[in-house]
Amino acid sequence: MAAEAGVSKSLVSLALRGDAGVSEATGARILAAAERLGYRSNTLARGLVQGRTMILGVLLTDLANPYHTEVVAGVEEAADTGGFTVLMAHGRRDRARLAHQLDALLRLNVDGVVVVSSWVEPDALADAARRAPVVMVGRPERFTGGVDTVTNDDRAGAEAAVRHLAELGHERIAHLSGSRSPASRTRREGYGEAMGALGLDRRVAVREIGDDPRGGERAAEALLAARPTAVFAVNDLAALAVLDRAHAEGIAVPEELSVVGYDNTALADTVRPRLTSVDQPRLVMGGLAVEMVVERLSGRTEDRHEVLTPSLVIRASTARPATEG
Amino acid sequence: MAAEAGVSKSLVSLALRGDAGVSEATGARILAAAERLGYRSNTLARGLVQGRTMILGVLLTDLANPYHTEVVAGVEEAADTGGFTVLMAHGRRDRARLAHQLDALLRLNVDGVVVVSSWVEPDALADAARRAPVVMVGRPERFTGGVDTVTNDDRAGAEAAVRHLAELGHERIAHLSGSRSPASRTRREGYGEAMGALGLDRRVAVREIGDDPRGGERAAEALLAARPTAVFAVNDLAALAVLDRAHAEGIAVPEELSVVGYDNTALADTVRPRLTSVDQPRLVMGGLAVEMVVERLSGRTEDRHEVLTPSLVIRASTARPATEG
DNA sequence: GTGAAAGCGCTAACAT
DNA sequence: ATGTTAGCGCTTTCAC
Repeated sequence: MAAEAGVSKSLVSLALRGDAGVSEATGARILAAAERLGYRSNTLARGLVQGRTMILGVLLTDLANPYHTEVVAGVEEAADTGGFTVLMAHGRRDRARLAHQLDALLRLNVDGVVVVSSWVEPDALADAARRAPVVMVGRPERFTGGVDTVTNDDRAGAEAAVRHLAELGHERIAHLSGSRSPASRTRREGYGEAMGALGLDRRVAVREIGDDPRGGERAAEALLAARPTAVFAVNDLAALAVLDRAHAEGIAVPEELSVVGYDNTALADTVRPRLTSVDQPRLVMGGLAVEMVVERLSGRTEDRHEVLTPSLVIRASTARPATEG
Repeated sequence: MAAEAGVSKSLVSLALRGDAGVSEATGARILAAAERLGYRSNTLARGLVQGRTMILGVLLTDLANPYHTEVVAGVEEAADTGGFTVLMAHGRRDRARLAHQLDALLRLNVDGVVVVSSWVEPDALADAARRAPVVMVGRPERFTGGVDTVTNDDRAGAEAAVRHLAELGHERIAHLSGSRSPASRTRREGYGEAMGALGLDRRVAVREIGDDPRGGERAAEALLAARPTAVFAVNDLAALAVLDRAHAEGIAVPEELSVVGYDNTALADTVRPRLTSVDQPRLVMGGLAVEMVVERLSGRTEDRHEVLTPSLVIRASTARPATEG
């Protein structure tokens, strides 16, 4: 390449990055030669010498989860304006693989890692944070040692869901809970507290989805056996299981049963009836994560934990309870 | 690191990769030191000197498309057994961004790129193929100049769908077609030919989903206005639009309308009624793509084009047509 | 305005 | 069995 333009490689480097101190003629000649050869600088070599790659790694548990991918959209948007390239690594719901993928990103000298996964071991995160800025999105725990976090207020979200149902006149409001993830636990607590505050403590009915793949289906069936007039589900997928089960049992939604989901994923706007769901500001969350990485790169050393407020999106799956005959 | 173990860096390199020619004592000492320091070799440096990174790039148009992500699962599985790490770049349905992401992967010296996107410009692909093995998945065009392809037989899939509906007794079988992508066009041709072979030429009714975001909805509405007894949709998402529209118009599926989708994504097993759909062997396709990259790395120079046979998965959205009163 | 030289963290070939 | 040297493709001083 340097030969093609008849100059030294230092000049090539300068010219290609638009440095001022290159004469116009030479610059043009170099650009022309680069074009002719289809030359592109090598990220490996550049990263090695600069110590920065301008790559942001995103670690995902589950590609099929729209909540996750929508956070990624936020990351990508913000990364763009910062001139970063986003590369994703995927853990396929497997802790060992997740750890391995995180390691792969770090060995690549990514400038930061955004983790969108509740499955990564805290130890692995702390380790990673020693090598690059790490931001955890969507997991309501505080990590020590350099791991920043962006979450939504799961408790407030759960309370908003319950309040909405109570305002419609529901009293037998059941909860379909998830696995033992922190977010799931917090939503469940929020549900319990809201029910208590409304004086509906004795009405509380909770079922948990286990790790079993058909857990949602089974838990939904068990929950409906208690004949609630409304269900608050830990997420949209769980809400879908409730809708499906209600359909199978001939229970009309929302006439005989109201259902509220969480996350407000694309699913909520796809199922019939359209699902009332608690929305997390996913794009904003992804953007904040990038901002935090950039701050770290600029020298911030204290941890930052941002908690955003979710909002309820009301659709067609909730209504006043049927007046009992 | 070399200092910590009191040996030269060559020995560290050898020991960490388990080379035989390192004495057991030294090896142990090096491993211990590495453990103590949390040392991990640097992919940038290693890739630079070796000319191989053991990274496979996957270029995606659309993270939200389950067909795409399921192909990725196949890629990841095969990559695993080959010792490759999979990194994904995302184009967000934007041609310019797609080209940029492809470039980013190549600059990283990935050992190969699997493209799961109908949107990448052929020129960009041919260019890329000059720099690394490139395999295009799911796009029924042949590219010249080193781009391998893995596709399913869209024509056969469309024919299977139409045949299934005809065997149930349907004659007014409409088709909801997609944008001007090659896959969409081929499915449409397959539909037309199958209808012809069955002597139903005069019954053909086709509507096309434009680029408009609400195009599916509108096209479905227009299609149903022709009062078909069955619809073959270009993909599961389009089929969902038909189901939704049918629901809105009070048309019972499958009693009054049969619907067949394509791709057999998770969606097909989620919607109500469960969707009859043409299945593409996505995992196998992803695996084949990796195999093709490996072959190229081992020296293959002729292009390879693999076409897999799709299979119809019959669920609850298709049935005999109502006998007309 | 341009080139020469050093070095990023590794591996590979060649000593010893 | 271990150390030394060169060099991967770039950027970055520093001279000229």
